[in-house]
Amino acid sequence: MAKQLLLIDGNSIVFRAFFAMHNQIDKFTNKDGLHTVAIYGFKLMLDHVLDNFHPDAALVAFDAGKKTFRTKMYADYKGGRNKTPEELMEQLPYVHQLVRASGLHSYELKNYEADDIIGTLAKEADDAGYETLVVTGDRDLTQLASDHTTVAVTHKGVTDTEHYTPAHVEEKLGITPKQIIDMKALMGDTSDNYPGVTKVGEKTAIKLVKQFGSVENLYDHIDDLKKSKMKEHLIEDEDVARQCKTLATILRDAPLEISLKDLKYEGEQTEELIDFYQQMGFKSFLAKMNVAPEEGEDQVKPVTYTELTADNLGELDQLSGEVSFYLEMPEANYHLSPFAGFALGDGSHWFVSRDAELLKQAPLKKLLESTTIHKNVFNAKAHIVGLHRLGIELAAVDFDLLLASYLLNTNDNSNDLGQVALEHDYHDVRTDEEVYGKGAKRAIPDDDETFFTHLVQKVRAINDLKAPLFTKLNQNKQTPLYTDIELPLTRVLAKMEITGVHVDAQTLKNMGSKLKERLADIESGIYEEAGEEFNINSTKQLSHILFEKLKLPVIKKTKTGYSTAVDVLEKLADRAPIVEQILEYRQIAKLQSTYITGLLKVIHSSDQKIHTRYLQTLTQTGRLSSVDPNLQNIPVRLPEGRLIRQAFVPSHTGWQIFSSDYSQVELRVLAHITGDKNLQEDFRNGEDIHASTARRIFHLGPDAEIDRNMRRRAKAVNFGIVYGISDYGLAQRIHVTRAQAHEFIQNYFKEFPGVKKYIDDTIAFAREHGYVETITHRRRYLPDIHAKSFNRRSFAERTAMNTPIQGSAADIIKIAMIRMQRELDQRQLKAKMLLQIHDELVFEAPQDEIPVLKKLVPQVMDSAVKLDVPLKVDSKVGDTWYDLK
DNA sequence: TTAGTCACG
DNA sequence: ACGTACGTGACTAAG
Repeated sequence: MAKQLLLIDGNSIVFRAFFAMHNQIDKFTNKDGLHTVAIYGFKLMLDHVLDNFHPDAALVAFDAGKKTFRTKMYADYKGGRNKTPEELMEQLPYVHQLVRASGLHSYELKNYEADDIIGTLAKEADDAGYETLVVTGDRDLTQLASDHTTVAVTHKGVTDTEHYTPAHVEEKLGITPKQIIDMKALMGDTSDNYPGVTKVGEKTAIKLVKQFGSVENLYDHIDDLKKSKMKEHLIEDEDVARQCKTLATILRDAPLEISLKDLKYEGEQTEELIDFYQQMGFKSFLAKMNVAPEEGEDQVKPVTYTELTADNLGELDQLSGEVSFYLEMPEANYHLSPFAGFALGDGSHWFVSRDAELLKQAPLKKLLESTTIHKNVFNAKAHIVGLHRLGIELAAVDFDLLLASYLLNTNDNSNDLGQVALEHDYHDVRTDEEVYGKGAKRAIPDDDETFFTHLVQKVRAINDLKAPLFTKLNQNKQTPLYTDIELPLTRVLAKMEITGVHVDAQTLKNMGSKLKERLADIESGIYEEAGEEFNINSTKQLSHILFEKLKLPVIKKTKTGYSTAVDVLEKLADRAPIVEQILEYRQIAKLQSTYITGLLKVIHSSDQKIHTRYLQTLTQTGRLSSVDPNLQNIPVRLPEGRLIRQAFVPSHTGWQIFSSDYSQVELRVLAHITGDKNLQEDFRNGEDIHASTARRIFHLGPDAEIDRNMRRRAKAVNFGIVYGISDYGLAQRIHVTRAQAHEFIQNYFKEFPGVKKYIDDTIAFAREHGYVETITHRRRYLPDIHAKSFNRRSFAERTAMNTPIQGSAADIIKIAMIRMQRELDQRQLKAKMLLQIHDELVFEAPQDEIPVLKKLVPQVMDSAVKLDVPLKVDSKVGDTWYDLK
């Protein structure tokens, strides 16, 4: 087998690591106050690469300084860059140390960039028959790809890379790796600060390179081009293009003092590496090597525990005041999961058992139901539901590790206690994946010692993390969010899940058999049109029929082939009758699979109800989500799908379904947080907001008629504003030209200047602080706000402005839910809250309580928070969820 | 396991 | 010039 060479672009990976993990910068400092995040990220990358690639030779190349032969020939090369942050500069010497301890060579050469070192060695390696892997954060290096050199460019974070081979370059750009140089010469490079030819961007550059092969050949045949602005620019900028080509070219013959034979990969230098990790405070890397964080300190705090049996429950008397508790339910669905065991304790004594039946016995049941003994748990909702199945009402929960951790950083939303603990730098517990395995191999260990140790470690982690997490919540001003909203909401959600919603299986079955007949009809029609039978559900087979056999025009491509999505098919509908049939087939098939068979599968046979689970610690915005099944996406928009709702019925005869929803809550939140006077005024006047927006942005008089089309467009603009608008996106959606869409947006900002200011301010806030907040201080970190990639940065900017809006709306309904449940309890109403669908609450109630709900629910919902504009709530009632009026 | 599609707010 | 609206979950095909 060919020898393998690993070449790493040191500077670019360190930069990537630093900015990719920038939001965690405070988490990574060693005891001397040195920032270590880039060093850590670099090592993550290194380990990841070495997992998959086993080099015989390895080198990390660094830039030697700012001055290079390129700056000598072009003074502005890489000019205008922000200066490297001090927090990053200080880490560079340690990266060199890490490289050495990891057994790799490092090298830098005065007057040359790391690229040139890599280019030169990759060439030497190619000639010597090596297989080379180049790892970099810089796309420019893809010009080095060859039959024996693959270039891995970091894609997201530091370990997720995209591998460029000549074939992959060809596929992505349609040119050879070498031609990337010509492309860059023409288009320039903003980050390296050289201009290229005026008005030529990537698209034009690729076109020209495909046509002429190279910059030189282009100028040899420049006369072949038709007269155009582009041609004028090309002629004008010929010197620039030729100079840029030199700048863009990575050297393959830099005067290195080293060569391949000096680069033997030595493998990890264990002693050195351990010393280094200890100096850096890298506990997780040390743990992986089975080394204690500090010499002399114990590796893992030992656990001692008592196994509980029916005979020694009396020992629990020593627990009082505060107890951490953990009930192991190995399956995600805690409505149905078996119980594998439990553990509890108070920080000094730990108890454990496999037998969940013991929980029903007095000492344990009393402890769990006690309102004076406070409980700390991981996932309170799962525990409330699980214990409810055992006839136990868990009371007095103070601390929910999962919930607190989610509020601190919505990205740390793992359901694995061990992983969550790790996020908070706690290493005395292993992850479930480590102990139980994953996938099909996942199982509770037979060995008591292994299993009990793990359970006790988990419950101890809950106990130990309580104080530090409460401190962090406090620092973030998130204590009220935790105490007054999320924790009480957990109980409300548990109650809704336990109550469940009654679904009539027979109704679904009847619909199912009708749909089945219709599907068979449509199917044969499609086969007839296609002239053959095929699997309509397979996009691959379907696109073969549409775009190859029937030769319909390709509108859009996906990563893997032709797109057959709705918007594409709609454009093709009048070209072939089969398209309409496919659209209908898709619609019916979706209903059949997801909503008929899907729902039938999850009706509990014991009570004919569906018990969803609301995920409270998942979304990045603070919304809930619903799984097993998802009851937040039951069809409503199309009349045929809407019929599904006929199966959702009250659980008692003589009861009805009652529903209230917020009207335009997100736009009202927008009016509130932007403080925009015009938008607020429109809401205070109780106007039809889309109509009044139309009046403003289309400059219509106060009495002018607003036709449906105008209102529709204004509505799209309103949505667009909330989502972070682009003229292109708006144009697509409402079928106008991009210029028109642009004008609409400009008019909007002129009419609603407060909104424009909010958008700018919010993005600035995110850049400065690395996160954005809702009205209740719910946080979302946005590391990509500093991303180099236009795409990723733009996405972060859109989410920066959308999250406070969507998230504050989520805050509002959460508060309403807590107060609503309180009202139902206090008034001892029989009515039950069943569902939350983001801006809507669904109840079931005896008929005689409906008038009460009609008054009470809107009252509670619109007074949940006090905004600068009124909240509006609409209510409906009916015999099924379908019949609401 | 991933991608494509489509259901919802 | 870039590439295109925010947040979700379930199903099917195919690697």
